[in-house]
Amino acid sequence: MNFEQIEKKWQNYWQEHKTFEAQNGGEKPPYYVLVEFPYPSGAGLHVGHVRSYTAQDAVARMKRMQGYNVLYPMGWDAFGAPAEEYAIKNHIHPKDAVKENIKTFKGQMESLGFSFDWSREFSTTDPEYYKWTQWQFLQFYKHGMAYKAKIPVNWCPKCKSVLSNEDAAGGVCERCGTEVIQKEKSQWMLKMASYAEDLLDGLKDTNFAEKVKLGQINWIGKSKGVELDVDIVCGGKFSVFTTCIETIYGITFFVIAPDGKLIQELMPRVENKDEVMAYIEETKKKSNMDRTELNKGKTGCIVKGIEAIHPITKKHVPIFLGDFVLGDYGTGAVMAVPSHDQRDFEYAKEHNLEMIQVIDGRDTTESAFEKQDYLGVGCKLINSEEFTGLTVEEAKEKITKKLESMGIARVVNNYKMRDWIFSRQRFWGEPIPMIYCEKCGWVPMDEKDLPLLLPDVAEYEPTDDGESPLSKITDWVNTTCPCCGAPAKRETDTMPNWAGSSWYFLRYMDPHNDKEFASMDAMKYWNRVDWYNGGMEHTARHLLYARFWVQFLYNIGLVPHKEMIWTRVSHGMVLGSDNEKMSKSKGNVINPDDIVKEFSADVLRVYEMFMGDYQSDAPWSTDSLRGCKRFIDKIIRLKDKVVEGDAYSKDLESLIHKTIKKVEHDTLNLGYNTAISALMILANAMDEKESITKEDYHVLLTLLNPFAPHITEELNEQIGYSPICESTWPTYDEEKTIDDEITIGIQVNGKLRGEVTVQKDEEKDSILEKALQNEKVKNFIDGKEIVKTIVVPNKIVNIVIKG
RNA sequence: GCAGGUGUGGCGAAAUUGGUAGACGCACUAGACUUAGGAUCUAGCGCCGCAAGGUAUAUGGGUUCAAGUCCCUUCACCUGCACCA
Repeated sequence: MNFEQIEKKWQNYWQEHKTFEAQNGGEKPPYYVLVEFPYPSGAGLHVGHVRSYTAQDAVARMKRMQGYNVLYPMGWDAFGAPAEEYAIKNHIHPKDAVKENIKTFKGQMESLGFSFDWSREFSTTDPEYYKWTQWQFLQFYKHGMAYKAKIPVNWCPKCKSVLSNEDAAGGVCERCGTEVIQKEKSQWMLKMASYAEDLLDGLKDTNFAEKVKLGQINWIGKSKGVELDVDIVCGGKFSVFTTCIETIYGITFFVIAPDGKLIQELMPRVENKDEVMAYIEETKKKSNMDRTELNKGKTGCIVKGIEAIHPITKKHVPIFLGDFVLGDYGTGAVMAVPSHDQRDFEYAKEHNLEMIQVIDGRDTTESAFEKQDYLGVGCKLINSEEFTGLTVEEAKEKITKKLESMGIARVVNNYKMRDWIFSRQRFWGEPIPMIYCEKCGWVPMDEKDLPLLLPDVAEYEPTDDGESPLSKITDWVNTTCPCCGAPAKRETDTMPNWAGSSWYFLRYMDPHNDKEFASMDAMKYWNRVDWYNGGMEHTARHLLYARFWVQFLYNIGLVPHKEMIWTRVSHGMVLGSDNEKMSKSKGNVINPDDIVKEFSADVLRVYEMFMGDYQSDAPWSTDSLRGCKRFIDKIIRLKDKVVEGDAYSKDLESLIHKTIKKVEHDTLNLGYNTAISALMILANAMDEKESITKEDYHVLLTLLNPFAPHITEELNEQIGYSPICESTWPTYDEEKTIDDEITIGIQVNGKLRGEVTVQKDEEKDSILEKALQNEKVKNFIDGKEIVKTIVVPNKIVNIVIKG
C-alpha cells in the first residue's frame, strides 16, 4: 500500500467535491464544531494540535454522516510577541513571517486530512478581519466600557521591554537576567469587572464541563463580605474589606498594602518615612505569588505616627505595611485578627503583636483558628462585649447590622476579577483606533476610516522609554484630530493577542462580510458554537475574555445570544516520551510530519485518539504507535476475507450493533480511546472468521472513517461501495445489542468464588438455585449456615454464610 | 499562597446506577512459520504460591451483603494565576 498516494488521492477528492464546505442555510440542521485556532509559530504543527483537531474532526465527520450541516472551520491567531521578535531579529515584516508559518501549518493540516471548511479561513492579522476587531473596540469605547488608567508593568531596563509576569519570574528578566523594575504606564482598560455578575450568571446558559465552569467561577472570585470604615487618630479614614466581620473584636492591628494608594495619601504624616519608602521599594521587586505565599514569612514595617481607632471599642490600634496585602484587591487594606487568620497570626508572631481570641473552640497559641474550621459547627463568640455567647453565624449578622446602623459598614460583593488591561507596548498587534488631540483629548477614529493599518516598515527597535515601537514611526503617528482638524497623534499601543480570539468564532459564521463583522442572519442560522474544544490552559482566561466580549456585543444588540458557546471541553497535553512537556531544549519533540511519512496520517490520527483519556495529559510512545499501525494493517488484511453479501454475518450481528452504539456514544462523549478499542475488538472478531461479508467490512470501515478517513475510503472503494464521506452513518438496533445469556459472578461473603450463565432477566430464585449448585461455590458453603443471599439479576449473586 | 486536577500491572489505560478490577493496546516470555523479521500466527502475562488459595486500585480509617466507585484522614505529583499564546 502506498499510503502517501492514497492520502493525496482522497484529499484531492474532498477538495474537488467541496465535501466539507458548509452553506449558510438548507434543510439539514446546523451543527458548529470548533477547535481553538493555532498561533502559527515557526516550530510548525505540534502533535498536541493533532490530538484535538482529530478529535473534533471525528465529531464533525460523524455528524455530517448523521445528516447535519456541519461547520468545522480553521483560521490563524497570528498577532503576538514571538512573531514580532522574530521579525526584529531578521529585519523582515512580521506579516511575511506569519505568511510563511501559515503556509507550513496549513500544509501540515491538509496532510492529516482534517475536514476543515477552508473557504472560511482567515487570520486575525488580515486587515479585513482586524478592521472589525478595531470597530468593536470603538463600540466598547463609545459605550463607556474603555478607559485609560495608570498601571504598573514589569520593565526590564536592559532589554527596554515590558515583560509578562512569566518572563519576569523571580524578579529578573528571563532573557538577560537583569533585575526587573515596576514602571507606571498609562494603559487602555476594558471594564470587565463590571460584568462579573453577568459572567457568573451566564454560565447557566452553557453546557460547559463542570470543571470548566469552576475555572470561570474561581477566576471571577466572588466573595461576599463587609466593607468597613476605620477612622484614623487626628483625622482621616480608610476602609477595609473582610469576609469575617464576626472577628471584629479580635482586631489588634491593621495592615495596608505597600503598593496601594492609601500609604501614598498618608505619607506626609508618616514619621518613619525612610523605613516605609524602603519597604515599598522592596515590595516592587516581588510578584504577587511571592508576596502571598504562606510559608515565606511575613515581612513588613510599622507605619509610625499614624494610628487607627477600632470602630467599636475605640481603642487605638497600630497600622503596618505588609506585602501579603495587595493594592489592587479589595480596598488594599485589611483588619488583622491574628487569632483567627493564619497570615495575620504569622505577621503578629514576627512583629510581636497582641492577639485576642474571640471565637471559642480551640487553643490559638500555636496557630490561628480559622473560618473554615469554626464556621457551621456551632462555635460561639468570646471577648466580644454584647455579642459574646452568640454563635458565629448569629454574630456575623448582628455585628453587620450594628455597623450598618452606625453608618460605617456596607455589605459588598468583592471580585478577584479585575478590569482587562487592553494595551500592549508592541508593534505586532491591532492598532488601537484612538487619536489624542491637545484640545479635544482622546477621540475615536471615524468608523469609516477603518481599518487602521499597521505601517509597512521593517525596523521596530525597542524604544528607550517602553513606548510602543509604533511611537517612533512619526509618519504614522502624526495625524489630524477627527473632531477639530488640528494636528494630533495616534495611540501607539496595540491590542493584546486575546482581542482577536475573543470573537473569531462569530466571524466563521459569515467570514467574507465586508459590511458587518457577521450578519445577524448568519449568526441566527448557526445559532451558537455547539462544541468548542481547546487546551486546559485556556479554559479560564480566553474563555472568560470571549464570553465578556460576546456579552457586551449582546447588550448592544449585535449578537443573538448572551452566550454564544454551548459546550466547552478541554484536552490534555501530549507530553514527550519522558513524561515532560515537549520542548526543543529537552530534545523530546515529535514532529507530526515525520510520523505521517513513516506511518501514514491515519495511523497517527488513530494513535492520538487511542493514547489515553482525552482530557488527561498523555506521554508519547512510538511503540504504542506501532500497535496502531498493526491495527490499520489488520484492517487492510481483512479485505482478503471479504465475500459477497449485503447483510451482516449472523454471528457478528450482535457485536456490530453493539459497536455502532459504542463508537457513536463514545465519540460524542470524549471517549475516543474506548471507541477505538471497540473497533479493535470488532476487527479481531472478524479476523477470527474464515470470511466476512461486504456489508460487515463496509460497516467497520464506516465506523473507523472519522478517525482514519483515507485508508477507509480507499478500501471501501475497492469493495465497490460509493464514498463514505457521502454516505450515512449506520444505525443500530437496541434489541440486538442485548445478549440473551449473561455470565454473572457468584460471591461468598463478598468474594468471588465462581460464575454461572443465566438467561437475561432470569428469575432470582432460579439464578440462586443454579448458583448453589456450582461446584466451586459448594466447597465454600457446605456445612455452613447461609445467613443471607443477595441476587441482583443480570449482575451478581452474593451468599453470606456464618461459621 | 490561591484555584483546579490526578493517583489502578513493567507501560498507556478500561470499568452506566456501588455488583466478576485490569477490556483494548504496548512491552515482555515461550512456541510455530520463515533466507530474513520493527511481518504474521498460537499460548502466557497484577503480585506471592507447585497448587489449593491468599492478596491487590497512593495512605490510614469508615459506611455496605458488596467499594477503584460513597464519606473522612494523610501523602505525592501535575496545571493555571491576568503583557507567552
